[in-house]
Amino acid sequence: MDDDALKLDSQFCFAVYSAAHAVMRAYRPLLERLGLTYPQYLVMLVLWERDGQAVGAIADRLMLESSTLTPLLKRLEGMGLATRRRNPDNERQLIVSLTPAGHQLKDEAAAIPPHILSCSGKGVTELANLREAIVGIRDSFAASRAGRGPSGGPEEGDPPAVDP
Amino acid sequence: MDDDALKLDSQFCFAVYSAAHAVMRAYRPLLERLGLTYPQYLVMLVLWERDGQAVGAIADRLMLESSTLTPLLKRLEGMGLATRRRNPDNERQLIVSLTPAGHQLKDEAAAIPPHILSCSGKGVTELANLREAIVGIRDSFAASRAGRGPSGGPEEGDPPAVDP
DNA sequence: CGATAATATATCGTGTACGATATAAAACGG
DNA sequence: CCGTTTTATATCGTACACGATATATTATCG
Repeated sequence: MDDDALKLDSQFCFAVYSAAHAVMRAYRPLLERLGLTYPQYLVMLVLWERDGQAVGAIADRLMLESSTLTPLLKRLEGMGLATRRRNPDNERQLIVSLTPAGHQLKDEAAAIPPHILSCSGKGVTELANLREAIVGIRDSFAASRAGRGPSGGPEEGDPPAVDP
Repeated sequence: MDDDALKLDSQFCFAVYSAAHAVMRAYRPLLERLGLTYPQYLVMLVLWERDGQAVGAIADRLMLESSTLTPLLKRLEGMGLATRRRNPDNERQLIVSLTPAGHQLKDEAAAIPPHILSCSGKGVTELANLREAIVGIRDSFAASRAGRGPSGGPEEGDPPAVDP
């Protein structure tokens, strides 16, 4: 039968899972000098692009939950890289902004992408093409479980499947 | 300049990182019925292929550390899916074996790969091609940090690159 | 305007993940 | 045959990561 559907080596998902770990391990020694973990580095990338974003906006960008970001952002604040302040126009929102030290760290981070590129053993165009393909599948997976929240996505037709 | 090297959307590594999360989120509701997490499922895949493997062999296969697997394997044992016994021929090794319940779970797991395939929105050949490419880059990243242990990899020449 | 719903973040419990270190068993050298 | 080294797993501390839930603020509707 199609018995090898349960073979580890044929599984696309394990390839992605193990590649993600391999990537984070490659970043670790580089980020260690900046005092950052990889998820913290991703938050800094988001803030370097546009300073002063709400927690929810960062979460949407990185596809993470507030329960993951809240302690992470507190650590960035504790390191003196960012501040966390309520939005006066909407006290529900918490605006995360870079400190001068947080801004300056961008210069040191500039050395990281070329180093990572060399670790990949591929060229920029090849990586970009592969990135496109991965993002496409990622979004398919994400869409396959759309409509989790009460407000839901507007494009689903599954409500009767929840057996009431 | 090459300023967009620090742009999140151009980063290959974030694509892999976020895709890994998307994949695990897709597995979660399916694995919930089996009472497994995704890493636990991966260990079961390894054991379904060959029963009775040492912790180190499982770790090599999944590219994880013993500090990750030890508590995970204890949970599998606690669920009655596996046993953990010292190898009489080498008391350092801990052999993990499936219980009857662990074997039977494979039948229920057979429904998972087709479901995941449909979540991907792609065909099998397309997924297989992408898998090959991802595995290639993953192994490049893994090789780029070979020689961490004292026994070291025989093929490195980087020491002077660390700016002394 | 007041009850209710929706939104935004925080808290809690569980389960990975890793590096550093500890422990114990085997292999090795003199 | 005993000290040293290597191997194999376990322990510890830190940091994600998520679902479920709590809390506080804003929006909405009657």
